[in-house]
Amino acid sequence: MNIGKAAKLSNLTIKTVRYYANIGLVKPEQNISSGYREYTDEEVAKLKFIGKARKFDFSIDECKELLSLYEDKNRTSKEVKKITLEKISQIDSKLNDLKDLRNELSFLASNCHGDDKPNCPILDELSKN
Amino acid sequence: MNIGKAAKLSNLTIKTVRYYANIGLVKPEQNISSGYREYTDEEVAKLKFIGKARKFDFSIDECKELLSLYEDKNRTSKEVKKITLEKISQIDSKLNDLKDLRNELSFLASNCHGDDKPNCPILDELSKN
DNA sequence: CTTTACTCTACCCTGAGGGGAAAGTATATA
DNA sequence: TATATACTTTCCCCTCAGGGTAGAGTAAAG
Repeated sequence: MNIGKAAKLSNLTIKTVRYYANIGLVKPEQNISSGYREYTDEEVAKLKFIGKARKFDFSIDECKELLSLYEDKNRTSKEVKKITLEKISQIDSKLNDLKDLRNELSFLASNCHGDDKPNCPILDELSKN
Repeated sequence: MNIGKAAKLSNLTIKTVRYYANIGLVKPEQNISSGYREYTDEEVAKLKFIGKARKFDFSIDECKELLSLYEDKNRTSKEVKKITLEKISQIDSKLNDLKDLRNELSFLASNCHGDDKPNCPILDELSKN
């Protein structure tokens, strides 16, 4: 099938699918005379796989790794779990940073009257040495 | 003072300070004969202000807005609080997304034995239609 | 045969700078 | 004074994961 159908079936944009072909992530055959990319069902399955992994916040490089594990029938579940646990700990540290940030900002906001006077503890904090 | 000292005092890199000059965020005078940027204490204060705001996850555009409020002695605290509350709600929605993601991933990981066998619920989930 | 739909490559754009080259300027030392 | 070292300048390419558009070619439908 052509790229439009492959994109539709995998719920990705054509741009994204073409990008994955260019970086060698999912590289379909190209029709010699027309130059059109021709996707197989298996390649569409890989595109779907990548789409899901991307939603789980895996980077393209991590997707590449997961994809090669997915294709390797002899891989161990240990390898996959390791990548997943690393991703979870990345998410945890981002969560902590964001929580700290939220606390500081909401502390500032709660101290600010938010009225028509110029006095503003938020700007005061940002101006502090 | 020159850019090196300004960068040091504001805890920013020279690249960053130069970038802020280029985009017109903090634009110092430039010595005509040498071409060197010459920073005043007030400009360094602005750089510090921006550095803090950036740590609070404000974008460059938001910093620009905050900076103009900071410079406007007639601004109301209402305006500043509004921006801050918007930022907090942005952070909240990012927090929710990340929490959902974490839950799904940790559910997958907990169902994966992580042993030397190829069977892996994580890849199964990613391959699902 | 023409219109419409689809696809191709090639180029520039995003945010917030980082890295490095080549050249000019300022300061410290011999 | 000459040189060595430190500092600064502009310019260009790079990041990440594609998005947008242009111009041209191809396929399918009427």
